[in-house]
Amino acid sequence: MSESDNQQTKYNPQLLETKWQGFWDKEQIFRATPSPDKEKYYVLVMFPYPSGRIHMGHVRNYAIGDVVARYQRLQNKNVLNPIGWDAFGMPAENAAIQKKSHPAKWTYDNIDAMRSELKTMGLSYDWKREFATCDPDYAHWEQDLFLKLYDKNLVYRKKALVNWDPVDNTVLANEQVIDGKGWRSGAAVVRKELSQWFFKITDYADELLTGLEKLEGWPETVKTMQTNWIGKSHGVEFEFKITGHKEAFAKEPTAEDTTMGVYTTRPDTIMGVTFCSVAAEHPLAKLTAQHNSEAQAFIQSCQSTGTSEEALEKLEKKGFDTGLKAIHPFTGEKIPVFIANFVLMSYGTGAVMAVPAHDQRDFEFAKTYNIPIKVVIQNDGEALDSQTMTEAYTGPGKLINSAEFNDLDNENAKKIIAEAFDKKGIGKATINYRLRDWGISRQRYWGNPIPMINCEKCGVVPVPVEQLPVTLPDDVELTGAQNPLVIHPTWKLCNCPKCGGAAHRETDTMDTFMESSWYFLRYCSPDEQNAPLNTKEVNHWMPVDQYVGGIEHAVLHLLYARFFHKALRDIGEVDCDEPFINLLTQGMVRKDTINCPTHGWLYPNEADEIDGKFKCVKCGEVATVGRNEKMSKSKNNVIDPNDLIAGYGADTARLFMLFAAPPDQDLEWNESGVDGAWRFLNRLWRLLVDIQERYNGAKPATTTPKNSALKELRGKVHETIERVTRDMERKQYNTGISAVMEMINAGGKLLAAGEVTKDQEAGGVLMELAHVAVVLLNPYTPHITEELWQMLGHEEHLGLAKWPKVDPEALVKDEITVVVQINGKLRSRLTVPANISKEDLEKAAMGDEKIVANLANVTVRKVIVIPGRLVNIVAN
RNA sequence: GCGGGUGUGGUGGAAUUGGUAGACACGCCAGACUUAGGAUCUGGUGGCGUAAGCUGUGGAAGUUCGAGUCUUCUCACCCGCACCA
Repeated sequence: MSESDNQQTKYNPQLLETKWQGFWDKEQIFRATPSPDKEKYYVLVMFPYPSGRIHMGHVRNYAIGDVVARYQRLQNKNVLNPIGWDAFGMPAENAAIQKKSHPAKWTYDNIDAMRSELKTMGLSYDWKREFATCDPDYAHWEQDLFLKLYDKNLVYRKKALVNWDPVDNTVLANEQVIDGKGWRSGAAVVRKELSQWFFKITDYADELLTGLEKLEGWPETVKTMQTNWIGKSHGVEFEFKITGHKEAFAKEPTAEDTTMGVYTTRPDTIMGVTFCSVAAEHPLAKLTAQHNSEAQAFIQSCQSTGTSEEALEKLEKKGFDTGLKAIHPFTGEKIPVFIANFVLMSYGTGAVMAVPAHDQRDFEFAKTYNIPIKVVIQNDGEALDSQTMTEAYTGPGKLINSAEFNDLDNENAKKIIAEAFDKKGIGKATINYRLRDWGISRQRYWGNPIPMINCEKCGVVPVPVEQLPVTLPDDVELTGAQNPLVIHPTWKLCNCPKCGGAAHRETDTMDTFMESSWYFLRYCSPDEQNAPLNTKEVNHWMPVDQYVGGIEHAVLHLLYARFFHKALRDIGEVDCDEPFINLLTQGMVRKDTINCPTHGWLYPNEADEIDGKFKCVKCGEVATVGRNEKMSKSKNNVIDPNDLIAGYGADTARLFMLFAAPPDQDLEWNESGVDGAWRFLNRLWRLLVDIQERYNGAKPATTTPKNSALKELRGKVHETIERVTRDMERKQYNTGISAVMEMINAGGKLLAAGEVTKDQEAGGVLMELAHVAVVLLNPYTPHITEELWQMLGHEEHLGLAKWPKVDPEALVKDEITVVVQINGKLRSRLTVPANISKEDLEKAAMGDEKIVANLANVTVRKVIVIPGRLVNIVAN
């Protein structure tokens, strides 16, 4: 063989990956158009925020999505596999402030950079459908949808308590508040009441909950998280009459001051109520504050309390006696009303009936303020003493000290007492949700403007649809101190569409979760110019058959998107009830962190490994290995995907990602694992080149030869088809790959043995193996398989091939190995004909010399024969 | 506190769902070969033992002819939510 031939037959990923990416691009191989002949399949990966560079999390996410897409294509489905950019958001503004440029320029530059990075991965996207959510077009139709939902009464404005950062002058989302401080400014966040726009997600609370039951293709964990987040509870809502205004404030009450609504899930404990508590923001608390400066001070101290976990855990139960009295609806007893720092205004009515004997918080509170504790539930034969008990009893039991309700089982009592409330006309059974309406107002520049106008005369007026889109002004100076839309000299000035008078625009922009709530719909008809969606095309492609993304979006994005989809269904934009049929949440990519005492967190290439210990390359000191954590810039434990792809090629990068762990599990980064993937692809390459050279022109076998080695190998090939297909369906890609590895190893072994190489039948079986290997591996490693397919003599590209079918005849075995156990312990193995009868198998086992020896001094009690598997002899 | 999950060799991970524990890969050991390559090939590799064998899936008990798999208890770690009345 000449020098140049040798060069050609060497696996060169850089060369052939460029070649095939160019081919796919030029021939528009992955362009998706609706087709009546083929079943549609919509695969979707969560679109990236254009931060500037792709990271390993992206590589994993998109590699998984691409396996699904390519596998479904080989199954002859019409696959839609789109990609785009989640392009609004705060990082663009922060970068713009730092670099004194414009968020749009920063964002589009990043998109260009990341697009070319993604293209080196060889992903089978329909790039013609690509868009960025900050494109005027997308923003336009989002505003249009906002107004349509406003017309449907699903959008409203109200005053709400928000996390306010007093330094940055903006509202912060809950997740942007870290330990009670603004994530950027570090200033203590205060709670402030502001006018905010809301989506009525609570209208859909019940459907969002019940809909989860039908989502069989979703991980249980995600469904549980959403269930908890929605937080449905059954209880009773009723009113206390309030008195004592004269005694407390020397003032007559107004009508609304004389009642107080409460919500309880424990109506069975009604007779144990010994006080009430209200939130600091409750009207009765405000009323008290008007007359009492101490109450005012107490309320203020409640509002400055941090919202972090830690702060809450340490927080003492504190209260302030309003002096007002609530009248117990059943006993008529007058009980005190406290303002309490642990009562939430945002849940239920902001006021609670307190039962210290049966609620731990109330118990602690009662102990602090010397309030009586009244036991009303206890187990039979177990007496609870309010004087000596050290914690609330929250378990089940029978009612005591409860007048007419005594001796009722407490679960039963919940119903009976709820009915009693209803009969008295003072309360009713209610369902409550933890879920709150979705506040979408953000005091930020780089977001989609809320298309509303405030007119002094007419109030809130929607921007007329023909005036859409409301676009962001370009001439702004970003300082981070204030929303540039507010301080812009002219942008917010406009005329009221109703009265024509001077008015001003809403200066808040939408939460960026808005964009991700309908991008999967827009992908179906990205070029539609006259409406947000082309419903015919949307209904062709929707719902998404397989969604792939990070578990971190389990609640927020996936709940918002489900809600928004249902809202759009109700205004006729789409037919299906749920947007995502199957959900795969991939695990994180993790790596050890390395810390140098003087230089802090080190990048992997800043530490030399010597005998398992690390030394800092800058100072030579011994660096310590920290926790194995999610790859993150802050810990420097990152590997740049570009380096990996440039060095080994995209196929190796993809193969490693998919082989190292099942998709839903965390994946530990390990350099030698990459080498393993690389070596396998080289082995594959060499084997197939070898087969092609030896058997050039041979047709892949369609029947099984008699030769036992070839028969066995062909059995292996078809067993591999079976295994890989099953693993594709259950999305366990690591085991699917290992099955192909086994097949390649078996093929290599047979060739190396040399016995059958000249055999014509051998050519058929090995050629079949080569073809099967290429097709089975194509979803994982598309470039090398395309090249090998061509080398095997195909003129049509691999995308037009079909997923191989199992030949049942090939799986039939002449002989099988059966295990013989004595008392469950492995004692011998037998090679027997595959079709052996139960009786003959038992006979063979009992006659085996190892078994005979083992049974010498014992009596056989029972023999269990499982055909095809084992014989277990029970003896003693 | 509530909810969910995971515990298997030196490492990542398999195990057709109750039937040979450790597939495949990394690493390691021994050897071969060479165009010294990111090599490649062959053999070995859970632990103890020279061996026959014993033992082994976080721990304890149970069901079963048979348990990594089912049941109960328990320990450890991870994730989510968290004063939700």
